[in-house]
Amino acid sequence: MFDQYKNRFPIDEKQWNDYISCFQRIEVPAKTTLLKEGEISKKLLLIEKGCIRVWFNNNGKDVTFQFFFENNTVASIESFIKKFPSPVFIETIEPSVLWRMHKKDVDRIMAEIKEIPVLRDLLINSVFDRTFDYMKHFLSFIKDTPTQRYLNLLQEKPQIIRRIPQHYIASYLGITTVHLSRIKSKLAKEKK
Amino acid sequence: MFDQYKNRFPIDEKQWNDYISCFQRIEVPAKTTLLKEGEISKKLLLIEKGCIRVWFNNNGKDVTFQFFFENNTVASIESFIKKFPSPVFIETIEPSVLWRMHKKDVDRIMAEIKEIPVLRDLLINSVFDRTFDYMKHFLSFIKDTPTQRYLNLLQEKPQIIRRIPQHYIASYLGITTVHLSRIKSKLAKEKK
DNA sequence: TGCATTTAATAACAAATGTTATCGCCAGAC
DNA sequence: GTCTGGCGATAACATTTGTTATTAAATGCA
Repeated sequence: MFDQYKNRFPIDEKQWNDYISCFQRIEVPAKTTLLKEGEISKKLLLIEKGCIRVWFNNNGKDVTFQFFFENNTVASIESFIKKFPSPVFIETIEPSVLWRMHKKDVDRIMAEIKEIPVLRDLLINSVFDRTFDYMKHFLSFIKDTPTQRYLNLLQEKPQIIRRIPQHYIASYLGITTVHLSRIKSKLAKEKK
Repeated sequence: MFDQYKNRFPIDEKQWNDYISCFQRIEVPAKTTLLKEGEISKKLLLIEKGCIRVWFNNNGKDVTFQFFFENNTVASIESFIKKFPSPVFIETIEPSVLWRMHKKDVDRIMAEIKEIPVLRDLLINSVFDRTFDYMKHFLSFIKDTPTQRYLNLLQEKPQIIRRIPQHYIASYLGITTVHLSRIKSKLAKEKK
């Protein structure tokens, strides 16, 4: 799992082994809740196999707002960083193999790598990138119709369409399952 | 303009004067374009007085997606950081007094303050905060109705409602001016 | 295998939102 | 002052999207 990353970072063997030994491997079935709303997130997750969705309860309605796949790291980021009660649930969609690291180890490693300029910039850039990602997704809600959002998703994140049940995709796009179904059938007709 | 910030940062007088001398004061009338779509953003703006909107052209439609007021800093952040052509226009709404700093000075100061742990963490946190802000705004598009979004805005950012022309607010909320007008009149009726 | 559960498609109707057009108000230009 | 253009409200109608209910197909499990 970790060898693929090994040579990307300018740290020595000993430090590397120290870091990866903080991860604990777990296997969980589909639909396993990994973090509940209201809990304070104390673990960072890295996905080896499977997928995860982040969702929250909006007046009884299940609203999904992010998906994560192999090699993604997952946490309720606000809760993890600021120690707030998590506003969201985190749950597996497929049976998954995950690596878990406790917050105290993450904090220690973060503090250490902040002293290494290359890694520090990498960290800052990754936060910027996540910000840009949100901006982009957000913009598409202002400027695009649901049909266009679906087409964007199909083009930019096809594995979401392939692997995720449709009712989760619908709430991710901000529409109902019925409407998503209509969009798909309309697109299929136009193609003919 | 800058004295209010002076004692917040652990840097000496000389450095402080060096930093603020990089700002150049300009006065511009309402509806002045400060950055055009397609240009590469080379200046950071700080608002002393007035307000600014960031918008883009979506197939001929003017879509506003951010507002900035006194003491905010403004840039097309993707363009400024990554040197991409800006996807957005930046333009004043009211006659404004602005302070402008060239990117090369910003970069130099950023590089310097990254070596000062307190400021470095401040920088990283401010990027996190901006990310959280986007997440929050984005979530409200998935979970809330336009009416609820308008009420949120009224409560959380009342100066947007007070100072910004309604058609900009409408596109910021992702609806038409007609619909925003309907929402307002419906709310006024319910209040009675 | 067969049964229960989940998932997706569709129809009929309701509600929300967009489009286009018109009117009136008001601030700024002259 | 008067005129003009920008702004906001409203109406009538069109379109999109949601709601509820039904059915069928796919999937997981005993």
